[in-house]
Amino acid sequence: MLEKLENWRRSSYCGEVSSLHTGTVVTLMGWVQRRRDHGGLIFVDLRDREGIVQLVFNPEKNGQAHKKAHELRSEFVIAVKGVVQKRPAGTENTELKTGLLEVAIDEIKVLNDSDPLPFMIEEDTDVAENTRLKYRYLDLRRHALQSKLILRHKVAMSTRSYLSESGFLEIETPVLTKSTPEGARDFLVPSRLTPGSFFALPQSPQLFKQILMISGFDRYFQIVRCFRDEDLRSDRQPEFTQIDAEMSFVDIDDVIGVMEGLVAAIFKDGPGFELQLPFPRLTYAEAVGRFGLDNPDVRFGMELKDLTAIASKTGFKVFADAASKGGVVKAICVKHGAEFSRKDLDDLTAIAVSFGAKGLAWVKLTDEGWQSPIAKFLNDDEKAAIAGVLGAAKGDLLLFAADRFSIAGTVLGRLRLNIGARLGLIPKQGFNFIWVTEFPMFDYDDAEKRHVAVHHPFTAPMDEDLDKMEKEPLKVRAKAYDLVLNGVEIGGGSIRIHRSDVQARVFDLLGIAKEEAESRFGFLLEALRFGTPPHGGIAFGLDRVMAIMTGSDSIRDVIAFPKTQKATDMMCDSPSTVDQKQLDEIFIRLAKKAPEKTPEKTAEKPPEKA
RNA sequence: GGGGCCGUAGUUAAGUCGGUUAUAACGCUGGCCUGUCAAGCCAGAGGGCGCGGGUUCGAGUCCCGUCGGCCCCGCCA
Repeated sequence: MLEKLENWRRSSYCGEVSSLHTGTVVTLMGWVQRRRDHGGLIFVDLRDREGIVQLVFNPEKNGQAHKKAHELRSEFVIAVKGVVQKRPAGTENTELKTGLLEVAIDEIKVLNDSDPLPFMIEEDTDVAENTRLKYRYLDLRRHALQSKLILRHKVAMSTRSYLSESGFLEIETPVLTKSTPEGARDFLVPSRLTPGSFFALPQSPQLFKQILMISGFDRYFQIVRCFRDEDLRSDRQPEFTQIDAEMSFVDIDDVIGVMEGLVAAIFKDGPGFELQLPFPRLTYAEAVGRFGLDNPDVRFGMELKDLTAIASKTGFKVFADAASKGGVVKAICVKHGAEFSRKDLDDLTAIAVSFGAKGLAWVKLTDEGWQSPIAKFLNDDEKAAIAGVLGAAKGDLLLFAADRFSIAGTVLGRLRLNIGARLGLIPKQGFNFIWVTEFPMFDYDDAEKRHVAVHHPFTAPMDEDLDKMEKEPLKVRAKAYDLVLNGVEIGGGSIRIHRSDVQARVFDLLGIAKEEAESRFGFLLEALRFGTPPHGGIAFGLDRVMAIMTGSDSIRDVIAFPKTQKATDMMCDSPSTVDQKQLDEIFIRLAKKAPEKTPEKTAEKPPEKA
């Protein structure tokens, strides 16, 4: 028999019952975590957002309440009134924040019951993720997930407070906007009032925030949802949240300075972690040279060394060929890696191949000298020179990549991470920040046979490289910067182009025709002509920041309602088909009928309560 | 587009060389039980093995296809 709340009101959260309440009557509301029914005494763990407290129902003290408690089941929603008391000596529970106390219940109202759950609400759950995603509201009852979202709230509050105090204005930008070339695939929204035309959901508010600078708002920020219709990863969702900011009359160091302050603020206000400022910086060239990747994890060594000069003169054809074709020969030294088994080396080779290597040359430095398939191609001087550059000693393993600069870097960079993790070289705790600066402006896309922007087409070139743009575009560095946390890119930004002539030159170089630039970005090009201040900014991936801050393996853990790898929502079963009438209204005709969805299971309902 | 791992009661798992009626724990239901906190003890219900084909006297086990989840490559300015 369910009861009404009526005039009962909560006096305290369960998790906040403390010794200050001892001897007083409290009113608590929450979910039954567990009932321990001794026939006589009944213990109930009552749970709410803030924690758990033990309730005691004593038949001799209050028969009515005790009788009701007997009927309680997991996840029933109840309200209770009772006196907070110290637990009898020897029955304290040190696992629980409230474990020295309990509430002796005089009155109870059962506000709602619950069917048996598809899975138990437990901290250390081993339930399959698809089941948890289908019943996301139940998974979210777990303290582990609640605390992550609560921390996310604190970080958002801290962001608003810090940026507001630093003169930034929170201004909203459209969600229905314009599709632009370059970048990720857009999510499209058909326009009913302009038949045949489409809005795009923003990949980021990039153009709008630049326009806001042109309008003179000086400093803007937004905690904003962004959309990219690309394949998912554990750190990529089709809709994700950025802390987006832009400021006027600044150069690189100004943006970096203010944003370091923001990062320090959110780590202090969130997990209470004091960060040391300023963060170290690495140029892009250093990062890819020493670590192979532009998001270097600098928490451990095993850095890449260049052996091109030595290797090019050896009799090993793979090395010599790579060098003569303009590529490089690089290597890493795995300390004590000579113990790796044949299978370990096969695994590493498979990883190398997956990142584009043709193979993986290795050397074990053993008591008998160089144990390696390539040892016979190298003379003693060459071996000594290689070992010297790598600082290699007996017992070490050397891994070589001979390829184009970017592939050799990626291969060794990834191997380095894999081996670092395998050998436990990467600290489990702590936050390591590093700025990566001086990115190249352009990259050459072999498939499309044209230059593409490394950051985005609105990024300003470094002043001293401006003249190289047409002659040596690949040597032009950009005023772009990324913030890397524990080897993960958590944010990136740039100083923007504020002159329409420079912007036109960049579009030109990217092979964006004048007409296309006009139709896609015409409003920006025009705006740039009406007095645009120098400006620049940054965007942080809030989901990634939160995932690292909370030690989560996936950003799904810090998003209340995330999507699966196929970009579906298992709880509300989106996306879904729509009525023909809805399609007619937006002038959409399906090219072919979508395949029928076959239900995964028929018996998906939890068991009926007996 | 591609590679890998996975799918058996509500949940997590076991299931040998293809062979009677598919096994366990937790959960659930009922009973007993006054200091438990993963309460305990006793009894019970519950699935036909993601789905569809095929091979076979016989398929959870083998084959083909398909659906779904996760990790990764490509993709993600």
